Amino acid sequence: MERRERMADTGKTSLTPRTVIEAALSLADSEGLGAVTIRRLATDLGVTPMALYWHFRNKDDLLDGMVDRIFEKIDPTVRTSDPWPEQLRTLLGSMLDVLRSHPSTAPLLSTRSATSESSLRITETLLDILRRGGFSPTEATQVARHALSTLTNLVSAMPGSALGEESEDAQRRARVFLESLPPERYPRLVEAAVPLSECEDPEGYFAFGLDLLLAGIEATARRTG
Amino acid sequence: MERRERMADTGKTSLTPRTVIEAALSLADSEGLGAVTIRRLATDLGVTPMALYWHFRNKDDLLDGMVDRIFEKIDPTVRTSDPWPEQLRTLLGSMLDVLRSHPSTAPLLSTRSATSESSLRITETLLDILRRGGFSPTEATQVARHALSTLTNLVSAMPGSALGEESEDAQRRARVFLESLPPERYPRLVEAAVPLSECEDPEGYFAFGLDLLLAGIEATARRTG
DNA sequence: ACCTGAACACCGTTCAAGT
DNA sequence: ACCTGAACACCGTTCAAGT
Repeated sequence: MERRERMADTGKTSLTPRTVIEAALSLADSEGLGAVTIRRLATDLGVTPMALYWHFRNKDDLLDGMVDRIFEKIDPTVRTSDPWPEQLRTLLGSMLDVLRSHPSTAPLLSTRSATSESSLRITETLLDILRRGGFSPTEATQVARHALSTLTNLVSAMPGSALGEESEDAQRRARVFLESLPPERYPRLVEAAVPLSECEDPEGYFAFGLDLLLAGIEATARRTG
Repeated sequence: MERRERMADTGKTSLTPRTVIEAALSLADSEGLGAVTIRRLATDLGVTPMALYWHFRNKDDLLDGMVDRIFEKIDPTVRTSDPWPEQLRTLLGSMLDVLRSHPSTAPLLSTRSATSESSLRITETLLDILRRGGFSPTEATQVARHALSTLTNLVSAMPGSALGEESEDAQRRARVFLESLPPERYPRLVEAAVPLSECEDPEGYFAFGLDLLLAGIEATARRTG
């Protein structure tokens, strides 16, 4: 109470894990994951770097917090009356939506193993759908991991996902390089110069990636189930 | 010549891009990618950090060199008389073999776009197989990217791929945590506690992962082709 | 051509101290 | 309880200088 009034007076929010994590996420969104640094974050929050160590054990702990926060944003709802492949598509689609809203944090998701309420909830649902699809616990685990890593890679490997306009420059240089390759030696690279260096249709890109992933899971389910 | 004799005398190899890259790879293999640092590498090579800047523009350039070197180790041979899915399995299998021999460098492969002779060769072959499978240039590009990222993720996300014995400790802690979860809320997580925290059968793990990937590609090919 | 020395602008983190 | 100051051991990189 007192605290909140003081905040209103000064216009400054006092530090909480939540505010730090939100700041870290928006910093990652605007300037990339590389900009998320204890010292830079402290500057943005108008505080000393060491202040953050009161709220987080270390940087790793903070990154885990970011992952947890992202999992919180995922809608875990699936229609249990739907057939399992449809439920899987719904859930993976929800995950992809959130990842696309924080593209530069995508690498964190497949690297770190989250233990928060919301992340456990998502993984539980994912595993449950796969188990009902006929996969063993071991298989379901591996399929779930594969699905998550595919989604994160889809987001972070999309040509043009890099920040800034230097990215466009890099894209153009890549295209020129590929187009200048000897076509008798590298016919496939030359003909794919454009799709290799830029993403013309993001919606199509993500739809195709998701379909490809689901096709593999369903085909494998029919084989093992 | 003179140079080589001098090297024989002192027992010291003079610095070349190649020796630096080999040192970087073996350092990554033994102590992880995080240990690959300009300064550490210089120490290992008995040289000053700035010496490396004569051979590489910057650290990024060196990492690109590592990626190129890894691509060189991949056997690009496929039997053109085989049906395309078989050729694809052969090529992806060769890639997986090499990635497994340098597990900690796997993240580099899917992140960086290599431009060396050998990496272009592999990508060209991969695209060619997929084009013959009925994919459009845009689709083939996306499938190729998906395949590469799946392989690298398979290697680096394998439970127990982390270096050192602290890794085993972390695995044990993860298992205990999952097993202690309330089974009425998280039945799937509890039953999959073991496969989620360790890899009991690496060969089976990689075989299943590769099958899953190939199943998706083949099913999608039938759909679009 | 190839390497060194000194310096700069960054990191994450610890530990004692302030309020 | 929450934050600061000073310090430590690291980074990558530039630039002038040595041989």
